[in-house]
Amino acid sequence: MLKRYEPAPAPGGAEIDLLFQALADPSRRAMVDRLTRGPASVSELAAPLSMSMPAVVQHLHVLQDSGLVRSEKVGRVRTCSIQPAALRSAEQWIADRRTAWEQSLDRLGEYLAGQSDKPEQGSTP
Amino acid sequence: MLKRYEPAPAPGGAEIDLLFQALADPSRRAMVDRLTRGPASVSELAAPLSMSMPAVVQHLHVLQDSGLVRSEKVGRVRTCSIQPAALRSAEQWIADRRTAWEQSLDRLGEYLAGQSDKPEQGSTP
DNA sequence: CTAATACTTAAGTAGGTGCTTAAGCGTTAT
DNA sequence: ATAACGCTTAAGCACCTACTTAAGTATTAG
Repeated sequence: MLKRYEPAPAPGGAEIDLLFQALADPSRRAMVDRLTRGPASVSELAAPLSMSMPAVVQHLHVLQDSGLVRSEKVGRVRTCSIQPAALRSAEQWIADRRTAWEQSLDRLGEYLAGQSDKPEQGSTP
Repeated sequence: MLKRYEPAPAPGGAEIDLLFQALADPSRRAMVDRLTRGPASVSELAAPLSMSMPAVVQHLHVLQDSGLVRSEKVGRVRTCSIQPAALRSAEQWIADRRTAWEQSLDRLGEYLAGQSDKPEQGSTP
């Protein structure tokens, strides 16, 4: 009998997990891309995607669960719009890591500067 | 006989696809997170992850294929480091969409301002 | 009314993802 | 040399994802 593995811990929370998982699919990114140009119906989102409507609806659910997209149904048409706060959350996660890396580079620079004229890898003083 | 679906078009290129797919996994994000604090060996990356080493190596391959991480083997130790340019690519993709959305909001605002003396949406005078 | 539109739900499937264990290989320590 | 270390590869399995088709539900048009 095989052991099952657990859902895995999510650094930054489960919300970030849903966000990046939503952005990981090309079709879903195309939908997000379209929605940055303004609200759209499900049919309008489906039009350029060469896939069936149910497939698009499933993608839409993923996007909604992630918080990237909201939608409201009026009459028989569902209108979708982007949720910029979610977009910014993902952006922020990456920015935080990038700046953390830059800071650790800074600390390395200070360390090397404090060490005096010890030669380093890559370039010589 | 069932029809197979195609790999799907990638808005922004296949590189972005690999990037977001790499970031979509919590374990992989944990590895990225660790690497922002400085270079690490494969064992060091594996230590906090409660999974076998081969699993970590597979994640590492995904990260390398995406361009997020580079590694070099010296002796029997492989040292991994983050590749900030890739991190910035992903960040930029999101930023581009967010600003596109903001600009379409601006255009809506100008349109409404030009249409009459109703300056904003959401609240009535 | 009926018919068309715009989704929506349900059920099923090929292929991909994320793990596992076991065995192998080059490098360093004793 | 022998053994330990650090990874690496291979094979296999459970689960998940991204689709499909078919049938169903409101809503609007004629």
